[in-house]
Amino acid sequence: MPASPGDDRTDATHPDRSTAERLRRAAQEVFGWELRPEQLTAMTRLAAGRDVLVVMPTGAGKSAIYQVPTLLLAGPTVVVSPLLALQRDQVEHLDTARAPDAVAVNSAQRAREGRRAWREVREGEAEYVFLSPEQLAKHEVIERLAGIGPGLFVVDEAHCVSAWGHDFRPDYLRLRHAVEELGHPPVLALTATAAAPVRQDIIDHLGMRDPLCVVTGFDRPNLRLAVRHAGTDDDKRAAVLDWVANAAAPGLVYAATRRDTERYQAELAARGVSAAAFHAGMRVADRRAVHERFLADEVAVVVATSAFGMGIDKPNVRFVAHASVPDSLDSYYQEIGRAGRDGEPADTVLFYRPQDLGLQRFLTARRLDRDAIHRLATALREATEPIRPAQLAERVGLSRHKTTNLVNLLEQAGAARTGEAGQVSYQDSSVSPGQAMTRVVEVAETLRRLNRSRIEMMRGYAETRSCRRQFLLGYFGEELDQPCGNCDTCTSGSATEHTSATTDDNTDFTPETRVRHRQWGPGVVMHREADRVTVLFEQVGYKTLALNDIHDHHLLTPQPEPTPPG
DNA sequence: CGGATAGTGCTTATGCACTATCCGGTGCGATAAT
Repeated sequence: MPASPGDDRTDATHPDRSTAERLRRAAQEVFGWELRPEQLTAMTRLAAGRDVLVVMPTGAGKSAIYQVPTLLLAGPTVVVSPLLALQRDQVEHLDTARAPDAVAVNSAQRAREGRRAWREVREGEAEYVFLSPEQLAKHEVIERLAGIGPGLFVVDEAHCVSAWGHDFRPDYLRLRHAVEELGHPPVLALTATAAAPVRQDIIDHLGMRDPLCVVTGFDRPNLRLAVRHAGTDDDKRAAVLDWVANAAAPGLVYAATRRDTERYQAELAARGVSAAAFHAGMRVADRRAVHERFLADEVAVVVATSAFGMGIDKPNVRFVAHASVPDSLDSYYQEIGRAGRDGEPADTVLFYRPQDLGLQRFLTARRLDRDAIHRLATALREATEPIRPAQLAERVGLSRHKTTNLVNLLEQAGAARTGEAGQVSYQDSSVSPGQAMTRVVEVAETLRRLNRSRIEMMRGYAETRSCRRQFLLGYFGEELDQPCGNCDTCTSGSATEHTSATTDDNTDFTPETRVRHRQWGPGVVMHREADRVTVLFEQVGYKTLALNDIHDHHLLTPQPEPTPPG
C-alpha cells in the first residue's frame, strides 16, 4: 500500500516549532483547548501544506484538527459533510465558540440565505463553509470557491467516501476533481472508523498526495462484546426481545429493515419498554422528535435502521444490540461505537443467524444497466470536447445520479478520464464502447467480491471462537497481545483454547506480511488465529485460510516489501 | 438470499401444505403540487 495507511509516526524531520507553537497558542486563546500530540502533529502537517488522514474515535477532538489551523491559514476552510443535520450542528457549535463565523450552503435554505452565506465567505467574515459533496459537484459552487481560494479542504465522516461513494452518493467519488479545481489546498480526511481498504479508498478518491496517516487506538475496552446464535427467525426475535427488555437503558437496537424496526418497537412497547422506531421512511419532524427524546432520556430504546447514528453523541448509551448483521465490520464497529462514550461499561450484542447475511448480500449487490453504460460510453467517445457529468446526463437522457455513478465506473475501468476543469472525456477512442462496458462489468465484479468478502468478515466475527476483540481490532489492523477478558468467548473459556500462541514454527504470516496466493494474487495478512489466517487480497477481498492447507499446498508465498515511493 | 403474504389445491369443513410473487438501506437536491 503506497501511502502506508496505519503509519502514525511523524516523519523524521522536526515539525516547524514556531508553527506548532502558534497553533498551540491559537487553540488555547480562541478555543481554550490544550492540544494533544497527535492533534498537533496533524495540524502542523496541514499548516505546512500537506495532506492528512485522521482516524480517531468520536470525542477525541477530530474537529479541532481543522478548526485551529483555519485561524492561521489564508482563505476559508471548506468542510464536506454528509448530512445537513450535521452541518447545522457544526455551524451552531462554532457560533457559540469565540471562533470565526461558520456558514452552510445547501438546498434546504432559501435563496436569500444562500446569497448571504456566500457574501460572508467572500468578505472573510465566515472562515468555515460547510457543503455536501453534491454541492461541490456544481460548477457554479466550484467557481465561487475557486475565486475565494480556500486554505484547507476537509472531508468529515470520510468513511462515507468508501461506504456511499460507490453507488449511493456518487459525488463522493468525484471530490478529488473538486480538490484539483480548487488548486489542491491541503486535504484533511476525518473518520472514526476505517479498516485498511477503506483508508486506501479515501486516499485514492480524494486524490490525497503522500498523506500523513494519524491513527489512534481503536480499542474501547469498556464495551463488552457478545454474540448470540439463534436457530430460527422466531427464536432470534424472541431472544432479542427478552434481552432488550431486561437490559439497562438507554440503548439502541439496530434492525435490517424498516418494517422490523416497527415490529420490534411494537413488541417492546407491549412489554412495557419505552421504545421508538427510527428509519429513513419517517417524516423529518418525527425523526427529529425521536432523536431529541432519546437525547433527553425520554425514550429508553430506539429501534433503528442504519439511518440512525451519525452525529449522535449521547454519552450514556448502555447497550447497542443488533437484531441482524450489518454489511461489514466497519459498519458494525461504527454502530456499537455509540455505546459507552462516557467510559462506563456498556453491552454490545449481536443476534446472529447466518441466513441474515443473505439480505446484506442482496443490498450490497449492484445491478448494472449495461445499456446505459453503452450509451454513455458512446456519447463520450463521440463528444467533440470534454464535458461535465451534468451536461452529459442531459445529453444522454439519464438522471444525474445514474450518470455520475456510471462515469465513476468508466473512470475506474480506465475507459474515461476527468481533466483539470472537472470535465470528462473518453480515454482511448480505439477502445469500443462495448469493450469499455466489458471493463466496467469487471470493475463492478471486483467491487462485488470485495463487498461479499466484507460480509464474510462479519460472519468471521460472529463465528469466531477466539477473542472477539482480538478479531475486531485485527480487522482494523491493531494487534491485541492477550485475549481481552471482556467478551463472551473470553468469559466462556473458548478464547483461551483458541488463542493464537505464537509458536516458533509458525512465525511467518504475521499481520502486515505481504503475500501472494496462487489463484487470488497479491494480498496482505490482516489477522492470525491459532489455526488460520485472514488475508486481504487486492482482487477478491478478505479470505480466511487454514494454516494446514497453506503449508500442505503451498498456497501463500511471502512477498518482499515494495520499495517505498519517492 | 430469505421472509412475508396471497393464492392454489387438496381435502372433505376449517385447515394444511405447497407455490408464486414481491420486497428489502443509507440522503442529497430539484421539482411538482398545494
